[in-house]
Amino acid sequence: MKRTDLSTWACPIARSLNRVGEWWSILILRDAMSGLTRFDEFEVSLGIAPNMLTRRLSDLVGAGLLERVQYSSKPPRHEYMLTELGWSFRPILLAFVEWGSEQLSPEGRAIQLIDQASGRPARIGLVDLETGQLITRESHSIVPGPAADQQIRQRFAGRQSAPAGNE
Amino acid sequence: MKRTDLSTWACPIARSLNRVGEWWSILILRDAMSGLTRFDEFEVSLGIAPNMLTRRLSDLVGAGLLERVQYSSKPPRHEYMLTELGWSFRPILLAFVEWGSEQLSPEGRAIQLIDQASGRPARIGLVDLETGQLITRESHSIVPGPAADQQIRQRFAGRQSAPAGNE
DNA sequence: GGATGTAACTTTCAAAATGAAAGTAACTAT
DNA sequence: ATAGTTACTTTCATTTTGAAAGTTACATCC
Repeated sequence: MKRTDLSTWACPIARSLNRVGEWWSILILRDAMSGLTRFDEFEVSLGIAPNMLTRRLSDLVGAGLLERVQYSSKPPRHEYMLTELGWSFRPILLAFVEWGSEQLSPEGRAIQLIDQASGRPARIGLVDLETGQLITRESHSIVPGPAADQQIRQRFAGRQSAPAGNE
Repeated sequence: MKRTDLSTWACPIARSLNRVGEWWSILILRDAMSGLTRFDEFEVSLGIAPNMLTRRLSDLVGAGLLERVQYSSKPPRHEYMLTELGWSFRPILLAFVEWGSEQLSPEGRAIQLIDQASGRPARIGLVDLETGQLITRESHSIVPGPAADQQIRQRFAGRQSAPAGNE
């Protein structure tokens, strides 16, 4: 009756959720990327109970997304800094911002991405890094990669591509 | 002691997590986008207990991401189809694929995105839809939008931008 | 036509996670 | 000496997750 362990799955989505799939994790990362580093800052910002915050911060440190750094020794004090891995999570966060703003915020945008150079609002989208083309349901498909395991290969056997509508 | 209700938060990330933040939801959406529609298909694919699957599917239907459609009436049978809102979640899923593949899969890619036209592997990234420029930590920042509430405005007061390192 | 099979669940109940409240430790400031 | 700050830990109730078994409504095989 343990929680299902996703760490052994080959699927990159499952692997991701294994690290940040807990209830508060993504919100903590959001705050970390907006500059918060201290226990109390997260606590106030999120309205999370301190015991929960302790657990989530420890998990994120264990997952390698945050680092616990001492910034004072006289009174021993620590802060939580994003690691490189932590920062690399940012595109997912921005994808959430885009979806939540576009699809779930009928009253308008609560936050906005702006281009540093022009200062103008930026809307984001996924593109093919090589061709520069926008990724759409029709233009791309998902196939097994070189490190696909048995289960993933089976999942795609006899199927053309991911967004198969009716077969 | 109820689970914190994120639905009233103005933050688009919190709004998103309110819909898909549950343990299995994103994995179910993954399967739905790879063509699965039936209860048993999800059950086998995920190894999820049927009672959990019932709850998650119901929640996703309630959240407007899936639709429960009857495909047979003699024996009443239903399938779960992605709605437009459900399909609009796809960029987030792809962002997870990219992160999970790039950062959490040292053994290589288990799945791969390919360009439909060329058939070649595609790597994805976030771009500014207007300028076509890749979104980086340095090139863009997050600011309050028109529908920002008090809390969000406060969060940004006295701060330049989101990825502020040290202040 | 009785037995078995299939799809889609529901029920029951134990274990684990979440959350509220209060308490603790090590200082610092007044 | 008293109060305040930061960063927690402990305790315990409520919720959620998960395993196993049972249910409903048919379809098919012999």
